[in-house]
Amino acid sequence: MDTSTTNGNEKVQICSSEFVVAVRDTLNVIRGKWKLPIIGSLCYGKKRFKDLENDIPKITPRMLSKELKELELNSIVTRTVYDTTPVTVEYELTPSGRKIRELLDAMVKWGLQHREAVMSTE
Amino acid sequence: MDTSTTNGNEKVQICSSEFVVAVRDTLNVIRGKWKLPIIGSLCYGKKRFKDLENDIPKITPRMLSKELKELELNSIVTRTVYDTTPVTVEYELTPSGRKIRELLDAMVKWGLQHREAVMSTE
DNA sequence: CCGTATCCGTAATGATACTG
DNA sequence: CAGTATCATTACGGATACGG
Repeated sequence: MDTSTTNGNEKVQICSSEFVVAVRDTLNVIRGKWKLPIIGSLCYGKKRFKDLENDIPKITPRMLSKELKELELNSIVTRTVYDTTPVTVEYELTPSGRKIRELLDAMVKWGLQHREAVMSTE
Repeated sequence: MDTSTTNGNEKVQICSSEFVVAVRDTLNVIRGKWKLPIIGSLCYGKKRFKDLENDIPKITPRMLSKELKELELNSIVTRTVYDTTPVTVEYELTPSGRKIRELLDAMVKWGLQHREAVMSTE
């Protein structure tokens, strides 16, 4: 569906398959109940496993571990082990990971707008 | 929507619950395998049930129906029934629904950036 | 045309206990 | 501290058939 409803300025076809793929990529990366909370927490700097557990209410170590692994695989976070006793592990956003912030902002923006819109019609 | 981690000792953040809630709202709305494809298709104008089925490869009527109901409940689409025989039903994005487009654009943008970033390091 | 009803398999998440 | 292992449960989505 390569529709292009060209209005004045360009920038239109969401449905061009290249864009569809990009959206799918993005969704795959942030998929799961805890990915965005984790990223959100890491927006404020490096965190250790325990810090993340404390920051994110109700998350279990199992899920935190699992999601962090996926984020690392997807180059969203880096994991650094320091050879202390006991070991210290730090998680940090990659540059790409930090840019998800813009997406989060867009989500916050839409969420608030939408709530407002819905409220005003009820 | 700024992050400003510097408000005295208080963390003013994305994690401020108001923002967390807004993100969760947004995710709830677009959750599911077919929500964004449906919204994407409706970006190009009103569609009938059958049109959507044709536009979206592999979707079953069960899922299309289910997702449309949720989108309607969330004020993302409107459903209009015309009293013809057989009945005609049209689905259309609400203003709020149309604004999801901005979110899609942000996803496309990040997805492409990220792919680029990952490629260049391999 | 516009859906609904059932049934079923898998994937995602939770609960809890445990290890190096 | 930084995770794993195991088991139970729920959410999600596909297949198919049928109804107004």
